[in-house]
Amino acid sequence: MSIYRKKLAGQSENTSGEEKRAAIVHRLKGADRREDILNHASHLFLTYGIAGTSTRMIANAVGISQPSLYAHFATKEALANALSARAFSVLEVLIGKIRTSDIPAPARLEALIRGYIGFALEQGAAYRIAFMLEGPMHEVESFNPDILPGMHAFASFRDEVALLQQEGHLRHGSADHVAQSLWASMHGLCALLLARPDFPWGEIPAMIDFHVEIILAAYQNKA
Amino acid sequence: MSIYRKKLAGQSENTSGEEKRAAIVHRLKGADRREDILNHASHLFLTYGIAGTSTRMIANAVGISQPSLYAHFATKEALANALSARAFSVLEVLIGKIRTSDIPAPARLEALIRGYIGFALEQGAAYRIAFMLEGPMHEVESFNPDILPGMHAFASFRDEVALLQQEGHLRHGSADHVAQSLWASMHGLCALLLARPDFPWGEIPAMIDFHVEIILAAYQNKA
DNA sequence: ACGATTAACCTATCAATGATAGGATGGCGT
DNA sequence: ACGCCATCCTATCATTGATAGGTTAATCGT
Repeated sequence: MSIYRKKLAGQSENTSGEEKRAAIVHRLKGADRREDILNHASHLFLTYGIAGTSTRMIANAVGISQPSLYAHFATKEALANALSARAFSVLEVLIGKIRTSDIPAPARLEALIRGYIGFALEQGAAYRIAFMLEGPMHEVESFNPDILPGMHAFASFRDEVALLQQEGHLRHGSADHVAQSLWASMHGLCALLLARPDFPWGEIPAMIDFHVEIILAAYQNKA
Repeated sequence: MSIYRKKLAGQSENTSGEEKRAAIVHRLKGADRREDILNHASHLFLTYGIAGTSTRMIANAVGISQPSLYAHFATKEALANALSARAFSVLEVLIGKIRTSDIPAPARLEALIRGYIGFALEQGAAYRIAFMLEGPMHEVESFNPDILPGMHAFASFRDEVALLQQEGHLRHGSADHVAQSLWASMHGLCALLLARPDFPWGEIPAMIDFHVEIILAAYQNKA
């Protein structure tokens, strides 16, 4: 046989008929296939959650066998981390763009905050992986390099905070403290909205606006 | 045989020799056994994380067979939820105590905030379950009653916010918005500290103090 | 054009997991 | 003393993440 044939069965479990693919499978170069996997995994993670997405579902969606995933990612966790890393590169770029834009300093802070929140809510799956996933709590070991893009994004954010402080637009104090506290305030909102979408929030956009206003007032320089 | 005998093997995986128990198993009444399970599960979840703790590890620690767990909890998730519910009853009591204490109104807000943060960091596992765990993101269904204690605790918090507003100690605006925003600010700090204990936070107590100060200044009435 | 190398992919299988089925045990009320 | 039934067990299931080892197809040097 010169071309692979797959059973069209699929172990169901999914009601959306999204995972069945063509019976004829094409080979892809490593990097392309990797992107392919990431794209499908991103969608599935977002829809069913990470724990709720099996490697077989991913493989099925991509149109390859389940073990083939392991040619590209050592573990399922590594796949999730890679996904997070890819998304956070986008955030880093976003922050960089705002930083180098011609938005005047005071409004730049608001743009950063709104950019951050918007990113978190849009890239919910990636955001969860980077900042909300449960990890071993008493193991120090790793500092996973896949999560570094998130750290880079934060570092860029912190640098902007320091800059705004120097320009007199942000309250004084340790730039680390200010950046971490600011980060926590933004993160809290995003994390709650992502973790408890079923909570009776009321009008979410209005709530976000309110929170952003409070944050701006709290951290802006009152001198 | 009049009494159960267990193999002392244990599938290892755990280096701490905590899970091996006496070879002779005593029967307990339902409620006691349930508490027993919750206590051991709490410890294991906190140590190895929820996904990293198998039902067999829990059963082993308790000293019963793995299927016996299912006499008390329908699923592993139900067990986790029950754990969370139990912990949040404590938070609700804590908030209630602060509310009815003789702490003067302005300081009461700070006491609430510090109480909340302290609770979250101490009861990390329960806190994760209630507010940080990944759930199906596009399923509306449940509104799990096991999570209600967390909601009750928040409701009590919200009521106090409304009260402080009426007494003129908190900024005006929708009590829901203020409470949710305040909640988000507190949660952000707790969530990040719990999710990323390996992040270079610097002096954590100082960071917490800084954040609390900012929050207080942000939400207190400036009239 | 052609054989050899290697990347890409497969089927078969593993141990561990959450969960179920169905039987044994033993304390408690009558 | 005896039967009930909560308590707990062993055996087993389907599914999961992951590995072993073979097969196909594209590429590259000659």
